[in-house]
Amino acid sequence: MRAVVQHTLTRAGYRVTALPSAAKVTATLASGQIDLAVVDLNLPDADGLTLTRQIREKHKIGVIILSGRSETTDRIVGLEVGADDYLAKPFEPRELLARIRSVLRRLEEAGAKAPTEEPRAVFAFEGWKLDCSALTLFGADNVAVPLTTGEFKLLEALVSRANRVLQRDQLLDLISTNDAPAFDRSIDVRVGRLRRKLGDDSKNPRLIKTVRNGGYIFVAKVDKL
Amino acid sequence: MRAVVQHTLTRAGYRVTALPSAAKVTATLASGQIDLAVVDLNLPDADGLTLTRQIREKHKIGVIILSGRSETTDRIVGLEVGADDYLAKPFEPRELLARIRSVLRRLEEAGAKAPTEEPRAVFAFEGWKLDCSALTLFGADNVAVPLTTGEFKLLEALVSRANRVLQRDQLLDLISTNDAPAFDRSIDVRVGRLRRKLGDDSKNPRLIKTVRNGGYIFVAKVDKL
DNA sequence: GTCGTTTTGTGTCGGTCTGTGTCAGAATGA
DNA sequence: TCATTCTGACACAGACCGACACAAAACGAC
Repeated sequence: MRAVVQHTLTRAGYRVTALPSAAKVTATLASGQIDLAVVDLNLPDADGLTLTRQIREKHKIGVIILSGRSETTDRIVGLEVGADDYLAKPFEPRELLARIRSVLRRLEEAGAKAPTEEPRAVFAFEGWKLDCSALTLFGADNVAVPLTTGEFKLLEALVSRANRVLQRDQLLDLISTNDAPAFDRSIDVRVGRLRRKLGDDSKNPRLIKTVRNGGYIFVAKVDKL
Repeated sequence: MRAVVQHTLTRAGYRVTALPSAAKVTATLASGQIDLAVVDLNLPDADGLTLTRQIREKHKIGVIILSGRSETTDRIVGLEVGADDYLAKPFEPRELLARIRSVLRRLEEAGAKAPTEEPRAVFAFEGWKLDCSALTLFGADNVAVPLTTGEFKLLEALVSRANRVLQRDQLLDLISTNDAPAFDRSIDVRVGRLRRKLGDDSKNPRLIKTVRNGGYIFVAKVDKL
């Protein structure tokens, strides 16, 4: 299968690096020369879905999943961990090529549009300042408020997506490192602890509001400094 | 099919505009409020592929093709005219949702649209102010009136479509998240609770009027701030 | 490696929100 | 006027969320 894909893409004019296992992926990606990865879910040393998620967390490249399973559920899971497309085996090489072109076209347009537009690392809201590079929250008198790593990640996820409802699983994706908690309810307690440090009353919150059956939303005017 | 898609996406929290023909698409796209188009290839007045190409030439939005044809060749052609994805009928709504999320995620990362640039939607009516970003209702003296999530969603649906009769099932689509109530009567209860908080008398309402056999209508001069 | 502290996920309880059932009043039509 | 249907009001049960306690895990110091 690997040989077929490599042959097809090489024929089409792409530079291809074929790797036999997940272990060799990270080093290759670190070179920064990769635009798109075609990941087979059936790997000898790791789960393809986990690999996909790791790739998407660290690199801004396209990911297309190849899988022997064609169930709708499998496709949905694949797309939700961050794949740009999902192709079930058996497939025609021409279709893989077409999907690769589609993804790359999008990436090129994106690259031309926003060339490494790094968002500023300091947010200001309601008298607070959140320095995302220093991982620190400053209160009213520029006094640093001690925040745990988890609380900071949650606050960063909320503030950087202010005025948008974030579901619990979305927040879990944003704040969890590699091992995800089993229950969404862990988000609730984190929000509770964060609210207390922000002086936000849960019954009448001014910063982090609860959306019943929907998740949480950060409501405040946020300035990027 | 159009109704199914509209229903699915509305339930998922998206704002959906369903159009019956290609002719009405260009005007809608010109408003600049569209992020993604789901195009059926089988249109009464035009070829879906041509429409897809036209959309992609003039707008930088996502395009997903829906088609009854599942041949590889068809998929390749669809992707080559500029679609970001191609889904063959019959399909599961969940998969359409997953693919939409995938395409939108890519578009957002491209930074083509800054979420914070969205105008803060504030409606003013009869001395009240409804801040749809802060999910808050302000009373006469700019005092925040506590509103539950469900009450707020209902009020937002009514106010943003002021002076239009909204049927109960339309309101259900607009306010319910994924799990739907079985009976339309739940709307009545919500309207009743909302009326009480707005100080509206159901026997002589000034804001939310009942349309017998029709639903409800919000009658007041609404200013967008 | 061991101990102590901090962080964090899970279980449980209670309060709040929300849909459903029921009944009474109001509107509609004959 | 009467019968029928629709809507409003209220009570209640179920679901959801916040707070707290506790255990497991991570981290730091030695």
